[in-house]
Amino acid sequence: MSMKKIRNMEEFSAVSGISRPTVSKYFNDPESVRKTTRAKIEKAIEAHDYRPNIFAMNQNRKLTKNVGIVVPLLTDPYFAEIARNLEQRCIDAGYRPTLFSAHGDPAFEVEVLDTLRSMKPAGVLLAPLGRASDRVALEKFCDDVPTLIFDSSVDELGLAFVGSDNVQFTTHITDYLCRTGEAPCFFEMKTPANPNAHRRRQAYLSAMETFGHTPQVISVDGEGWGFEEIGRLGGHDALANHRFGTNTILCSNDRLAIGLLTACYECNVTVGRGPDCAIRVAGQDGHPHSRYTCPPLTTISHDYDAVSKHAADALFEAIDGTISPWKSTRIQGKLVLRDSA
Amino acid sequence: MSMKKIRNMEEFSAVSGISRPTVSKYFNDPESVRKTTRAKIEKAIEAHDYRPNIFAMNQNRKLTKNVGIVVPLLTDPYFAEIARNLEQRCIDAGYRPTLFSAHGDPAFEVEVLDTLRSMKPAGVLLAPLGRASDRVALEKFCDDVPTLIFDSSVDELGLAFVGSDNVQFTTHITDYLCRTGEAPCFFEMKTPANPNAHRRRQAYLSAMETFGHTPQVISVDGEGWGFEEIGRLGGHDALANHRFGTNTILCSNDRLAIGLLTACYECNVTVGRGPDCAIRVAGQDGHPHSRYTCPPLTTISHDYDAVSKHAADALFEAIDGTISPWKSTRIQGKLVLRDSA
DNA sequence: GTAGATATTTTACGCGCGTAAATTTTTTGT
DNA sequence: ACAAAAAATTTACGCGCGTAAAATATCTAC
Repeated sequence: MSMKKIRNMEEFSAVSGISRPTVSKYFNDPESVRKTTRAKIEKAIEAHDYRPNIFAMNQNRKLTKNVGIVVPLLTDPYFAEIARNLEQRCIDAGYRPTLFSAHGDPAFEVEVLDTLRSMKPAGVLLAPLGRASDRVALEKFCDDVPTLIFDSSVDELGLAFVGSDNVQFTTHITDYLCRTGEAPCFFEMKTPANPNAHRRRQAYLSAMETFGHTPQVISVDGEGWGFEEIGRLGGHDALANHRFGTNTILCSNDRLAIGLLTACYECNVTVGRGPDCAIRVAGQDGHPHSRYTCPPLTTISHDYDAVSKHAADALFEAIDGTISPWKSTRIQGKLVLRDSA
Repeated sequence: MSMKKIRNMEEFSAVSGISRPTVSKYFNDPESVRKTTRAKIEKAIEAHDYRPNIFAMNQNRKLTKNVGIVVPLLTDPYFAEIARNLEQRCIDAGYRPTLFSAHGDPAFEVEVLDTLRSMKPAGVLLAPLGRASDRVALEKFCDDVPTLIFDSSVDELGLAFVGSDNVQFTTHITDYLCRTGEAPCFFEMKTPANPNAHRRRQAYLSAMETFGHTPQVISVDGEGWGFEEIGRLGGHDALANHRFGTNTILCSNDRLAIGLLTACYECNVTVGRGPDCAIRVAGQDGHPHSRYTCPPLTTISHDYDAVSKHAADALFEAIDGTISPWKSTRIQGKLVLRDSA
């Protein structure tokens, strides 16, 4: 402990015995100073609990250590989980992450981008809203700030794209369903929020054709990000009107499946792979909640770790000056077999 | 649109025709300048898309417009939802909210507080981790920064506390369960993460006594924030060993209840209020997901709007200089009747 | 229309730190 | 041990804005 509080870097450099420019260099990158110097500074930090004023630091630096993490909807545990993962990686790499949610609103997404711009971030990890996003605003932003797009791709935008391999997702789980029972129909939103849904539908159609089955797509109405409710209402409608042509339903995503399961419950339709079950339901995403539905949901899960690792590493490389051409990395999913299908 | 980019407030004051100190005053508080002046400035903002450098702004201001929002675990949709609500209120009130999660880790909670301190926030809305929190660190932080505690109370800490009335929650739903069937037993974690759980247990015991029934508490093992899994495992154990003395189970919170429902499903125990159902299960919290369990979960819900409004308003008042003694505000919950009980 | 109140302008300084250039010190390789 | 390389120091300036004080302009009320 110390007697008097250190007010600025000047005073700190005095008590540490190191000149201010060197101290400044240390805080910019601890590895950039000699080991003995580093030790002295760190001893002084320990003793006086000094931290430089981040506002003054960032004011003159062309590039800060700030990193923005933007997701479409933080109340969706899937995004919350991947954001948490990314946040940790940023901290470990010495950056200062700040979390933002667009709250499902394109206008808010633009506002977030504006706020972010004023933070002079070294880079941004952005999962766009998708279809509803203001394409022009996104492009302008990516021109100004090194931005890595994840989860939902917008072609050729930003530094690169990292996400899941939706085609593999759907092909793989469709294959599984075909091999273990009736071929599935496909349950989706008519106007999905992001392009992943389109890829999944296409992959379903292709897979069914490949496997020699007739595809059937049930598209339900509903706007916005309340997927469970859309799935529930659409499920009720489909069940009442016998729109499901088979006893196996592959949902475009887990949240839709969760809503459908609730509809099934409410209509007394038993779900599962047992002999006394009426239908099988499968999802896609590996949503954190999918383990706890009744029955637990069979799904194909994002590789959260791999996606976030690739995304973060790619951004850090770009920040460090490694210039590489735009590319799209798509991570394979892993089938999670549970009772629902 | 303009021809050249405005680089700083000096240049902006030139094109707007207003002196820089007045422009500075405007950005600090638009209401503090004359209406005609405000109009001129706003016209210039519109035309040149100027935004002051936030780092330079915050460097010299004793108090910024930053507000920190800290929750224990952002991957929990309950906290995500309340955080979203608070964030909106801060924006509407002209503040710049920044969202933080302690990720269930006391050490990380302290780090978040340190980060927050360096942002010189005008105020902080803090939902502490609870039992695991570093009490001393919290106190020190509250001494330095105007902090309003919400969700989970730490007595007499910060400016005030705003949260739900856990006693009313449990009393009310216990009453409901007693009036509509067998009196409930109480399903909880042995070592809960926050003090709300203790209040709920006490309220359950009191209510049962008041209503003339014998209380029965089932406490299950489990550490950390994976409540669903704790509820599921604890549920399996309790079901296998016939530890539930009644056909009605009141869970300490919804996430525990969700896990218990999964356990019931896995053990072929039918849940609901129908005549063919073996047990009734109720939760507490009004968790965003509770609508979509099977059966949909009867619960007593937080008044998200009221809690966040009270919390935000109380903080803003304190920031504006209204000094009022520490007090605790507890908002009543509303019973949400669904099929599980 | 005039005094008084209120708002704006002018002037000037400082915040805490980044950063560049020239100089001095320390380290490294042989 | 010595020259070359690397690191640290000294010196000095600037970033963009907050803010204080004094002078001036504008508004309000009667």
